Amino acid sequence: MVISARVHYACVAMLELAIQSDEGSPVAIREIADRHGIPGPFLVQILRSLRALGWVQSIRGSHGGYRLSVDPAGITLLDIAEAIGSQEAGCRTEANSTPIAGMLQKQWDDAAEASRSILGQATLSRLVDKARHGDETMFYI
Amino acid sequence: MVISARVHYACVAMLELAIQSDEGSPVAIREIADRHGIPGPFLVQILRSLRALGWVQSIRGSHGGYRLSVDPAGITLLDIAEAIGSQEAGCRTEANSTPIAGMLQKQWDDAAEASRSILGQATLSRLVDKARHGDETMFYI
DNA sequence: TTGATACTTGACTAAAGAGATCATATTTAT
DNA sequence: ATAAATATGATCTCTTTAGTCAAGTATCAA
Repeated sequence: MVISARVHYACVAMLELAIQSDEGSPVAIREIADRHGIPGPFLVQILRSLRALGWVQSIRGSHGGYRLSVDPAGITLLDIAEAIGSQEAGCRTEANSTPIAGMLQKQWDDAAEASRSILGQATLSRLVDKARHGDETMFYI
Repeated sequence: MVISARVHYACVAMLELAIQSDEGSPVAIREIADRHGIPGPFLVQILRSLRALGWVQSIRGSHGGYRLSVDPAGITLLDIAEAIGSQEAGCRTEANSTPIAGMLQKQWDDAAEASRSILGQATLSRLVDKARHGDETMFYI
C-alpha cells in the first residue's frame, strides 16, 4: 500500500484534531499547516474531503476552524488511507487469465492484506495515547 | 506495496522460465507474451532488465530465447518487485519533522514490512511446486 | 458597519510515472 | 540467403500526484 502525501497529511490533520478535541475552540487549518510544513491550500482540499466523509466539522468565520466529529476510537489509519487515497494496494490483474497469473494474484492479495491488517489496528485514539505518553510500549487486551 | 503491471509481468516471465527450465531449449518472448496476453515489446523491455540483473540469460538468433540463470529457490517475489518496480512501499516523509509525523512514519513502515514479509517468503521454486501440484496446501519446515 | 480572520468552491498547472509502441540493428539455425 | 529471434534507444500518450490561484461567503469584534 502506497501512502501518498495526501493520505499522510490527512492522517496528520485527523490526529491533530483528535489531540486538540478537548479544548473547546476549533483548530484552524493554518495552525496545522504551519506546524507540519504542509502547504496550506493543499490541506484545505484534504479537509474538505474529510468533511465530506463526515469525520470533521467546520466552523466558519473568525475564530473558525475544524473539529473532529467522530469517535477517535472508531477511525483507523486504514479507514483514512482507503477513503482519501485512490491507489489500491496490491495489484489488480484482469480476470486471472492463466494459472500462473491467478497464483500471483493471490500473493499480491495476501501481501496487501498484511498491510491492511496493520493499518486497520491503528485507531486514532491509540495513536493519540501513544503521542501523549511518549514511546512506552502499551498493551491492550 | 503497489505491484505494477511491469512487476507482475516480470514475475510471470520468471515463473514461466522456472517451470520450463527442465527442457533444454530456451523459451521465446513471444511464447510467454502470447500465453499471458502481455504486449510483446513491453515484455522485451522487462526481460532486458531481468538479464541486467543476471537472473536470466538470452540466446540470440533463430530458436533463441531466454533461460533462467539462477536457482529458483533463491529468488522471491519481493526480490523481483524491488528490482523491477520503482514504487516504494509505504511512505517516505522527509525527516520526521514532528512527533506526529514520526509516529505515522513508523506505522507506514510497519505496514510495508508486513507486505514485504509475505512476498519475501514466496520463492519461485515454491510457486512452481504450487503450480505443478495444484492447490493442495503444502507444508515446509 | 467595517475590517480582519477563516472557511468554500471550482478551476488550473507542472512534473513524474506507467504502460506501452516503433524503427532499426544484430545474431544464428537451416 | 532467409527466417526467426533478440538488442537498443527513442518516443508517446495517459493518469496521477502535488500543489496553486482567484473570487466568494460567513462570523466575530471593535
